[in-house]
Amino acid sequence: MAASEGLSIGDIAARTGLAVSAIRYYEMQGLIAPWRNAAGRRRFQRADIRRLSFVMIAQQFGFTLPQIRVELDRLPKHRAPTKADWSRISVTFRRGLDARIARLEKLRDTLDGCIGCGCLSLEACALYNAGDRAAQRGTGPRYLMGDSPD
Amino acid sequence: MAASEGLSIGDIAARTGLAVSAIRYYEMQGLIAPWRNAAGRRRFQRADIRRLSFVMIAQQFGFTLPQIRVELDRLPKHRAPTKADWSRISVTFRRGLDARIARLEKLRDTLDGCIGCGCLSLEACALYNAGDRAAQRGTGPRYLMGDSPD
DNA sequence: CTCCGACCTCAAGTGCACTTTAGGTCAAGA
DNA sequence: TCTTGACCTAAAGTGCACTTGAGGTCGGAG
Repeated sequence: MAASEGLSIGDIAARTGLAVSAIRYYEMQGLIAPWRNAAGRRRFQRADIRRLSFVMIAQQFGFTLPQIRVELDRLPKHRAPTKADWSRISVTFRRGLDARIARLEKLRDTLDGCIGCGCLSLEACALYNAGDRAAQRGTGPRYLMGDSPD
Repeated sequence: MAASEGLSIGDIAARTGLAVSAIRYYEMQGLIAPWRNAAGRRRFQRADIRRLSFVMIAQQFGFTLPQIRVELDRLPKHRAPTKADWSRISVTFRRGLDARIARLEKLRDTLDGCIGCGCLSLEACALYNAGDRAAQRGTGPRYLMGDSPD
């Protein structure tokens, strides 16, 4: 250790709680860009820990890795988000979060209006359109419901 | 058509908006149990349309197919949910929904408290524990971040 | 009688976010 | 010297919810 400059992938894993394989995967996805030492091993800067913690937080907010990458790409490769970056990015997070909450609340209200009904009717039931299906992932056909005459 | 009793898979697809392949997949997952006519083709009852609309709604509420199957298994195979079933099940939905909303709101409040901070510190930052990681799918290691399945 | 379209099965592909496996390098400690 | 352990790559596997494709059956219209 301390052989070359920087931290090993094991150090980073220990400090972030991420699996080593996950860290390598994040490199493949362009979220971090460690350099290599003479022996071909990854070397990380301390700032990479913050980049990775940013990744973990953003995932909690429901962002995909490509989306997170977009945010990180606005910063120099080896820099972590500063306070100013963080404030800016927080606004994006906050907006996405508000939208998700709003969708769920709409769904809940619709459900409340439907509890006594139980129709489950494709033509009439409001539940088909209340959802946050867009928030769900999936490969399938997004030809949403809510359009099919009897 | 009208050859044998019941509806064809194409009829069901047209009436629900689901893809034929999806309906076959749901049969494999035990969500519906069409019978076969002399030619080996699937025949559906009208009640199956309601079972399928129930599936679609439950998916909007974030339930997985196995979870939906548990609910449907409480009903006779070919019956659709009645008003009484629906009221009972709605309570389950409502609880899951409330939990999801609560998690997101907690996350939002934590974010608000963190916007000016920008520490992203693994030891100190409250954001690491505020999340609703359970609401995200994924195969990975669910260690950190407090989550409890629905 | 031939062709089309709706249906059938089984197998493999998709996208995300990873993990697991197999096989290999290399430096330090017993 | 041998072994251990951290690291490396490339490829394949995982789980969900499906779709797509290949290859085949069948009934009815032209």
